Amino acid sequence: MRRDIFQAIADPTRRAIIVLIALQAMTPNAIAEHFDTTRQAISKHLRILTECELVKQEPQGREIYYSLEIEKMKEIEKWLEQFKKIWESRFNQLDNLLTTIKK
Amino acid sequence: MRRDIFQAIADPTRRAIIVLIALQAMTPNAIAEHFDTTRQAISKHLRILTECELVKQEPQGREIYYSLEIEKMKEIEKWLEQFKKIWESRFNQLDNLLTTIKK
DNA sequence: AACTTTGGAAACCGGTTGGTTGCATATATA
DNA sequence: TATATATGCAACCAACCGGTTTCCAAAGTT
Repeated sequence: MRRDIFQAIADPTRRAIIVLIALQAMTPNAIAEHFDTTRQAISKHLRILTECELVKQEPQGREIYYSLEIEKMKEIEKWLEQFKKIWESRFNQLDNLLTTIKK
Repeated sequence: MRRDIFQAIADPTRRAIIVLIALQAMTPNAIAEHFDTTRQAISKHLRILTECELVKQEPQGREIYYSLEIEKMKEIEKWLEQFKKIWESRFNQLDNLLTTIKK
């Protein structure tokens, strides 16, 4: 039951759902139409995405609109930052090397 | 057996390994010392990381040094970019709104 | 009130995962 | 050459995952 965002985006169907609802909220049925699977399977994916707060629900009559919690996506970005520092510094090292050779 | 980078980083132990070897190459034994698990378990994680080319090996005598393929990490960054556009544009929308209110 | 639509929950199933234990191989070292 | 060290691989196992089928509840529609 331990959900975290990295486990949530590990599944390709869930990543596709995230992309799908990033720009506009959608109902489970509407989402399921985009995949070759049952509505119930999509419902399970939505539950996992909801559990780790990547997705929020907005009930509207008997329909429920799901949309992306875009702020939560920044957690991935945050984890990546430590590596960005490394690859940027490697660029700098390469840059320094090239400057030295030039001289 | 289909490995992809998102599945690779889904496991917390593997994420910790990635961080550990990001700055300096390490042998499986040295890596295993940092975790409360067997060397063989770490070996399996390293195999998965190697399979999806997140990690590269450098044999040196009877030891094998593992280090991070930092370029591969950019694939995650690449996938995140589509959302970065969204959260930046939301910032802009908020910005526009604030400007309008100010007027 | 009876029917339809929307969506969640439970039970089940086969495949995968992460771990352990035991073994094999290759490289040092005595 | 015999021994110790470093590592990978195979077999096994309990837990988990993603999917299906079945069922139930709530909200519209007739």
